[in-house]
Amino acid sequence: MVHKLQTPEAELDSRARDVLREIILQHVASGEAISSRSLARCGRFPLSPASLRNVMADLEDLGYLHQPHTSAGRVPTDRGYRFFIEHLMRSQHLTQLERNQIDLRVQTPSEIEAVLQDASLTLSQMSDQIGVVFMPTLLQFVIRSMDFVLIAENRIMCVIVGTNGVVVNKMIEIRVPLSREDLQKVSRYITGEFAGLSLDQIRRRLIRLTEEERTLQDDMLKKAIALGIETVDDVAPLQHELYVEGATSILLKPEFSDAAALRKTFLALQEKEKLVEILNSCLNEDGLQILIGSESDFTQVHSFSLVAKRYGTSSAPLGMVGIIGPMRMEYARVAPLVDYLSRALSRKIEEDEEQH
Amino acid sequence: MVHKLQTPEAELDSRARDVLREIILQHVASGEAISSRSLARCGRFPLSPASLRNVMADLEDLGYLHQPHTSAGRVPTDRGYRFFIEHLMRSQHLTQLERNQIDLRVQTPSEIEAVLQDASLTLSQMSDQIGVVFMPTLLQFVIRSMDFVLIAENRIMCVIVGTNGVVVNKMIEIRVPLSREDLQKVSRYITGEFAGLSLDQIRRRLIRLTEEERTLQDDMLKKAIALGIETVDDVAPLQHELYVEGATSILLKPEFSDAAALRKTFLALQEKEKLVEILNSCLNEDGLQILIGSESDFTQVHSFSLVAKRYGTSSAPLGMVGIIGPMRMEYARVAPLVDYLSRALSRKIEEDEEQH
DNA sequence: AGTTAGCGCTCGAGCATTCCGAGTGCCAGG
DNA sequence: CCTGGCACTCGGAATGCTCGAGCGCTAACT
Repeated sequence: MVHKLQTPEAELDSRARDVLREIILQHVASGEAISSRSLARCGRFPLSPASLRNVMADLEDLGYLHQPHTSAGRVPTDRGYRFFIEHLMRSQHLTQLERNQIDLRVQTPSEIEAVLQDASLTLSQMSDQIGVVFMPTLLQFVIRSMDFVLIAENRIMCVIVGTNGVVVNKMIEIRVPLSREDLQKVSRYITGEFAGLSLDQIRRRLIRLTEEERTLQDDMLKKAIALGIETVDDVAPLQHELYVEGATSILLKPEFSDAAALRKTFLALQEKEKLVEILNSCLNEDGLQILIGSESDFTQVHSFSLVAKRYGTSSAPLGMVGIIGPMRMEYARVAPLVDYLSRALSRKIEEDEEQH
Repeated sequence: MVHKLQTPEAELDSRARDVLREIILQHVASGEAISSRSLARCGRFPLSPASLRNVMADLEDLGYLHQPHTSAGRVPTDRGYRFFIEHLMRSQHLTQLERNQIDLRVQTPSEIEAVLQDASLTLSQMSDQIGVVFMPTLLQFVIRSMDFVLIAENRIMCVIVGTNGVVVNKMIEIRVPLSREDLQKVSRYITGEFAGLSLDQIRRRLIRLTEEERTLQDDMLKKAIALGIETVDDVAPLQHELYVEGATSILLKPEFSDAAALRKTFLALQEKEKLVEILNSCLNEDGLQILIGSESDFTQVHSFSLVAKRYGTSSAPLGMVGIIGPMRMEYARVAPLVDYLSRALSRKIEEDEEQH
């Protein structure tokens, strides 16, 4: 039998495939190492434990399974999961109810922060894993309008709407008081002048304007420019936003029955830089990304997996949504979930955009 | 010696007090049970371990100390901590640097959510415990202005400023499109008409208006009323906001070296209702509140303590700020910290208010 | 009267030992 | 090629042991 299995991995024996699939399913369900007996018991194989042991031994030789210690059952390796996902998994489509639920939550009108945070929470709640949503820099953010609201004598709130319907707001402290009417004028001026440009471009133009028109007398214009620069500078350093929700959902999973693992994991989740790095690097890829265990620095240490997908319009990707959890997760369920949520978010953004 | 100690607890022997204080200091620092020898070794007492043992036995009889098992040192009880806080503690005042740091962070202009969340984070970081900030219902929120910003054809953002400078914003979906100019009119109308009233009052007035003026023809007015009701209804159910930050800071404390304790604690923190309940009940009290271990339902189970104080103006309390951590915490440091942060927040709010 | 040294006691942590059962690998027979 | 049987291995739980930290008590000392 061994000689058959030495052909490329896509050519795994059909029985070996079935065994691998069953082992993964059982292990995902129980978290325990799977023995030949429990495979035989499940009834899906007309074979004795001894025969299954042979198959399992082969699968181990090929690196799909691993034996924690001599007298233990087998556990899938990263490679085993990888093969499972690529060749054996039967995606469980979401129910209509679930899809409605997601749509409803995504459609709720709110500012971008709230929407993304809620998306991350949705992912967590529906998968019982950790939900992650990432939005990289806003510098390429193309604006549709910019409004200023008077909050107090020396304080205003700036509400920026992007062409993709995304809303960002920022509080700004000013030295020279501006009246409500002034603000409306500034707002009209900036929106009229700069709609359709990215924050990056706007910043550069504004700076050029200050230099050119330093001598200019138009007071209104001066105020508008100063306010514009301040706003853009304030919003832009909002380099990226990362929402991680539902970390407590992993508390009850058996792999965290010891305190050291828990601590390490929570501390790692707190260090968002690493996570940002990975998500950033996935941003170029189009489809569903699945990183298993050793396949990335972050997931390696904790034998975690990341299932993520880009969202945003095809022309302008906005960020990533994903789920993080132990390698042992229900990929068949998680993958469609992430996929659908990404689509729902993208759809919402496109709709917002169409309403120009 | 025992008979002396039977007088009320404020009358504890001066030596007994010193011993109790030293035990608490050492236990807070180390987390271990304190033995008579380690007390003798610290040099603060010209006594042998045997004598100290006598004192400790007395303190135990009186309920200030507890012996986990026969041949172990002593650990302070809730009652011990309580006595310490009320009679023995020497508050460590914050350094100028620390005070500046707090002021700086509190003063940063932003919407209320961001300010409170950051306050909670500040508490956590400066105490290495869990920071908590609570703001109860907004129904009593007295508004100064209400502005509407056009986001998309059927979507607007409402920015409400309270008389206390607090800013709340909310996205609203509308059926009938309104122009930018319409919105400004509505904004002017509502602000003019309702400034100085609480959301609660405004809601009632608006509803009465719809009833009275159903037959009215003024289109603008109708729109304004509809929008107003929608906004108030949308904001008001925001019953209360609770920010809990820095839960990971307790991960490394020795009392959480076992997974069960960690799980329980995190799950308890996630259930915010209990916490809200306690904080709500503290809202009537004026000064610094300290709840130790069994003194409240929440802190009891996990042998935690809560140090909290009200913030807001004296006439209108806004909410609570506080720190949660293991009973074994540096009260002498935590108490002034909570106190100062509460004052800083209140001061900021008052300043905002003065700028009318 | 208060303090101290000494002694015996208790209890928990740490270590080695044992036992048990689960599970494998391999072989020989169907 | 499958399977029953058997020997083997290993980890986990239970047991027993020692050791030392720390206490309480008492008797002697100042």
